[in-house]
Amino acid sequence: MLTNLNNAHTGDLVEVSGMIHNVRVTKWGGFIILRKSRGLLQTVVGDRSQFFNEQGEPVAMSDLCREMAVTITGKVNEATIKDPAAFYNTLEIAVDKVTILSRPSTTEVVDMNSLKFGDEETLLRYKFDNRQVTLRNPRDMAILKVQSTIAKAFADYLTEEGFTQIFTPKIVSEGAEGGANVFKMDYFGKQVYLAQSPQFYKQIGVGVYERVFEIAPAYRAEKHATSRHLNEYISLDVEMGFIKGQEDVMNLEADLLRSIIERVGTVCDHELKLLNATLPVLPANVPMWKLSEVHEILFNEHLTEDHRGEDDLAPEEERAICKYAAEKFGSDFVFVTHFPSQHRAFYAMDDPKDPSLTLSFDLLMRGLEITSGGQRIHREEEYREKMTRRGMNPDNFRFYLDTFKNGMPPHGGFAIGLERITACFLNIANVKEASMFPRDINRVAP
RNA sequence: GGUGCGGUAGUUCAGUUGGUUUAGAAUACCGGCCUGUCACGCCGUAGGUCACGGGUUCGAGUCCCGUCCGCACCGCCA
Repeated sequence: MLTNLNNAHTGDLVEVSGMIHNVRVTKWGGFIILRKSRGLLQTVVGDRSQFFNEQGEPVAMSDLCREMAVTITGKVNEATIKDPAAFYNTLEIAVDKVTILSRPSTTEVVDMNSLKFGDEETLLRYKFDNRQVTLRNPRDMAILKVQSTIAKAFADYLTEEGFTQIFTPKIVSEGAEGGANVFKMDYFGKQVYLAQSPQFYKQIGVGVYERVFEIAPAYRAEKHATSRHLNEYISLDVEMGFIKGQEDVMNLEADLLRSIIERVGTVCDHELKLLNATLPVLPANVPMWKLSEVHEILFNEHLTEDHRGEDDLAPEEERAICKYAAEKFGSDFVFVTHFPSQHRAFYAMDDPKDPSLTLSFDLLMRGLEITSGGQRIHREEEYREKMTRRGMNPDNFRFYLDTFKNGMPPHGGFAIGLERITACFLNIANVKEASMFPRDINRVAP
């Protein structure tokens, strides 16, 4: 069976299998639109076409319906297909034979063809209630194909750069922040948690492999209901040793993203066109401001309310500074650095020039925070001192602190939210649409 | 947790100031037609406990209260 059908096969007799996405009947025959892994393939029914059911008995074309699994043999012809969902848009198959392999048990299959996208917010419920089928919509397929490509490009680039992929536990005894927004669960009578971040383990990984990354779920028990939050999301985590400062981490992330953008541009051309998406612009010098500078710029330029003195960016500011960076510097990305110490996790290294600030950064893209990162503390005593200052009991983190007790290089890292970066690449309003099966406060199925 | 908007055929929506026999349209499904369509088109059939519960009224899809659910925004975060 062919897996790579292209115009080099013009004139050949080929066999292709797929699901019937649509059937258009005319008096002279019609069209069977097959759905393949990357999109649609048009086949043309004519006088010579024959149809067979699962038992090999001849049947009529009118027996065909949507979501049947079929194998079609026929000749490849050149054609111009206008449907943007057609992955094979320069060829079609003149049908000799259609064999039904399997059929749905109802003709009223879930309608995934007439789904709307973009601002049509109210249909999200229907889409997610029937996600197992609505995923077959070519545009949903395209979103997750781009996501898959992002994850692959992430792993490939980092592997090239000497990083080792690690796999860390998601059942943990203590949350990374020691905070309240973790899911609790019973573990043979003992209370444990779902990991909200692989932070501890990826730092441990640096002591082993110098440079590590992980692609894995993270869990947040926050009762938020926004278009940018999930209670289970895929975290693209990076941690690297022997850094001279957090700039090394930021530069690596910029290079990594450049590589991902390039890969998506070449591999997912069809998906980008179908979704009408424009890839983000990442200039050689990404705009970079301290948090306090962002507050000042936005206030002085009269772009937002006065947020000076606040210890984080308001969502309004995230959108405004990104707009500002796009207009003034032609960048879809903005680094924001030096967040106040009390606002960041205990493992963030304080700025020696101003201990009230940390050597930490966020990366914003098109108005949304897609990354948090920074340099970490690498000496045990510093951890103990900072944890005690915060009212945390260092003894609860013994396995973690033992890592530093036994020696660790200066290091830092970051994490990218996979659903967020996918949604930002594709200008999708709600990150849930960039999740195969989103988990939110009211949804754990399908 | 807070604020706002919403819940009407399988789906997406319209439904005027509370009042017209049977609550409409598009789409999907089913039947028929169509010489190349591409969200194909045309004709027809069928499809509804107007989210649920209570209230006001001669009369409620429409007004009021409660509950449940959805979306957006905020706090928070990736």
